[in-house]
Amino acid sequence: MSAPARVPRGTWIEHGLRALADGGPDAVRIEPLARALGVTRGSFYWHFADRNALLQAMLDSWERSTTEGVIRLLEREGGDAAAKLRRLIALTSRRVLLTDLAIRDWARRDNAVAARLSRVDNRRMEYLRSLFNGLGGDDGDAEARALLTFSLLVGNHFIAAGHDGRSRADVVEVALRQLLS
Amino acid sequence: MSAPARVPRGTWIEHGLRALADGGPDAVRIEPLARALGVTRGSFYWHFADRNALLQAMLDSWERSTTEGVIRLLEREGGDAAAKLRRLIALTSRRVLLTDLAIRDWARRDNAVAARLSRVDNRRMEYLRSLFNGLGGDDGDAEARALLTFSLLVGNHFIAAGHDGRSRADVVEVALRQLLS
Amino acid sequence: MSAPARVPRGTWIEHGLRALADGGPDAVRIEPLARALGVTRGSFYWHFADRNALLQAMLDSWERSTTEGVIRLLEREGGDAAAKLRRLIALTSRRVLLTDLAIRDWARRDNAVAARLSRVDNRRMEYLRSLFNGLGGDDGDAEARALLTFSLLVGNHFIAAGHDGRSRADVVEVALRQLLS
Amino acid sequence: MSAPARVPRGTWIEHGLRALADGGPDAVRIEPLARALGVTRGSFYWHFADRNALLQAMLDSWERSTTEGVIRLLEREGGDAAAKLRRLIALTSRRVLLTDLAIRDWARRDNAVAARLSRVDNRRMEYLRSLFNGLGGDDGDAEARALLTFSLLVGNHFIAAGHDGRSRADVVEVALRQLLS
DNA sequence: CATGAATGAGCCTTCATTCAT
DNA sequence: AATGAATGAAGGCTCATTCAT
Repeated sequence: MSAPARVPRGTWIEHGLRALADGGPDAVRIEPLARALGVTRGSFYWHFADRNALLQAMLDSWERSTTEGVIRLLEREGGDAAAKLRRLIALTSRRVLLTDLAIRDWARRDNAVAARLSRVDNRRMEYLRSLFNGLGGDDGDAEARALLTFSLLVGNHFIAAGHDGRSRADVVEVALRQLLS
Repeated sequence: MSAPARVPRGTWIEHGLRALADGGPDAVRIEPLARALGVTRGSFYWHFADRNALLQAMLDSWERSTTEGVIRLLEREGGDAAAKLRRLIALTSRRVLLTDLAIRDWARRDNAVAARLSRVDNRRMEYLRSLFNGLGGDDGDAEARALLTFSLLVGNHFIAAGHDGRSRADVVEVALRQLLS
Repeated sequence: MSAPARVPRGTWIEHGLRALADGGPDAVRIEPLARALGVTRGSFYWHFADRNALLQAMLDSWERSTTEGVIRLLEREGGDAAAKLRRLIALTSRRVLLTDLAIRDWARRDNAVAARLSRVDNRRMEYLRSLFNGLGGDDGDAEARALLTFSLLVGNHFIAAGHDGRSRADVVEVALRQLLS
Repeated sequence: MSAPARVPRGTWIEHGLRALADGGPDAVRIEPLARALGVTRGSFYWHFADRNALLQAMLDSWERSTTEGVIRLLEREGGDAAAKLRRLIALTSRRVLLTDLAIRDWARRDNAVAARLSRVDNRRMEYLRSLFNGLGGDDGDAEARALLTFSLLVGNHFIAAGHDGRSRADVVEVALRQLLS
């Protein structure tokens, strides 16, 4: 009837990450994934030893793409620190952030995930620090700004409040200017 | 054999919130809760119509205690805006924040929870805004600082990176001073 | 708020019979009955030793009212056999029949109920037989007519078919005339 | 340890109908069925989406076999109307009738079942009507006889009374002769 | 006459996993 | 690379029943 439904390993990982972003690690369930992909549970076990193997593969994929991948993109187009920061905010799409948040949440309950997240966050902070270091002020200042920027990046998608008539984008822009001044 | 342990409604809510903080909404399961409380599954249904009724009661309790409750505490001891902010950071304990984060995560998948969270975040931003409004600068500045503070509050417990030899507390203190200057 | 909700024994029996008529013996459940009566499960056990005691009381009540009760009513108004039969059909209301059918159904799975039903049906056949015996024809004829009448009484509410434009009442009236001729 | 017993879909339906005949729809429970079939609860869900899907499949099976199936059987052997009616009475075995009665009972509480039953009863009445139409008398007579026959068919297994020394079969035979005269 | 709070059994359902084909 | 058919664990829900008050 429909296409033969040969589902390669990568597709399971993609759909797994989507499920993770949408519903957290508990929502990464083989049965629903299989149903969504139009194959039976059993076929999953051709690609992965068990559910945990899928989760690990998902984390591998996320870790690779979310550090070096992003940094390469930002550096490729050049510009000053301010330009790069604005591009970073723009680049942090809803989907990327949802995955990120889900993993952050997950890390609170799983030490191995926490270790990966720590690796990733350190790589990101290192990059932010390098941006602020060129702007004058002492090292402590640069570190504080890097943390505030990172917090803003997360908080921006995370905080549910409105701003008294201002748009979130405007408030974020003012905040960025404060950080860069 | 021994007298059946009477478990009041509030205890279910407390333990439910603990489970929520530890493992997200999916981890709020009646069977394990009952086991932990030393009663049987069935007795749960004396106090709550079903699992969802417990979840709602948990959210009610969280909503009440986490807005007016906290603000009352901060105002009771007085001091200037800086003092109150420092106390707010100190007050945001690990347990409180874990519950908060879990609900933030949950809100992404459940509209009713998102609505509650929005109510709560707005009440909190309103309070932060009122603190910064007394410090000079225009309204836009105050709003940006309020958002940065809120982001910091969340990011502080959320970001897994280290700081090149500095302690997180030190970096946060420098960031706070920047926000208040 | 509402009335004090003192529920006498008879009310449980009444509501039990209604539940039986509506959903069979499995639908006679204490919890829903209690909810419907606005009292708690526990109060049931003041009146009855257990669920089975209620079922027995319900059967007692049905047995008493459905034989001598009906016959007394039919005889009180007199008339010939035809008149009494027509009144019997009219008297066999939907509610009465639903209870009757539920008990018939129940009897198939429970010997004690079957024994009661047998007692009741025999008492009813005995009465029908006495009506037809006065109409001429031999005893075998009377017996066959009594069985057909009884079958009709049951089948009338039991058979879901239509009659090609005729009303059920008309078809039943023709059938009755055939039986009486 | 032994090879898991493979239970095809049809077997679940058969056993489901048996349970229905014995105890009504409430007695069609997956756990006991599974136990009786020597498999685990879970395997049921390979064949059916849920309990309701089994109930529907049972009704489908009953509807198909109980109308056209029976009529084909009666017509195959030919003979006059009287012969066919006698064979119909003989064919209406205890097991068939128990299923039928259980469904009749069920129909009183479930509209979808009532609709099916109505379809089935109409198909059966249509057949009975066609038998009596060849025997003379007007259409109204034929309709009344068809209803009496159908009632007798049901009442025969349904009425718990004895017949004063006569056997039920004898009484039924006299009744049939009255209907055919 | 009844409430409040349990226990325990029984069932429905969802999954991860296994394994023969 | 995947299907078909299971197992078994886990959890949600509904009740009959018990018992102290």
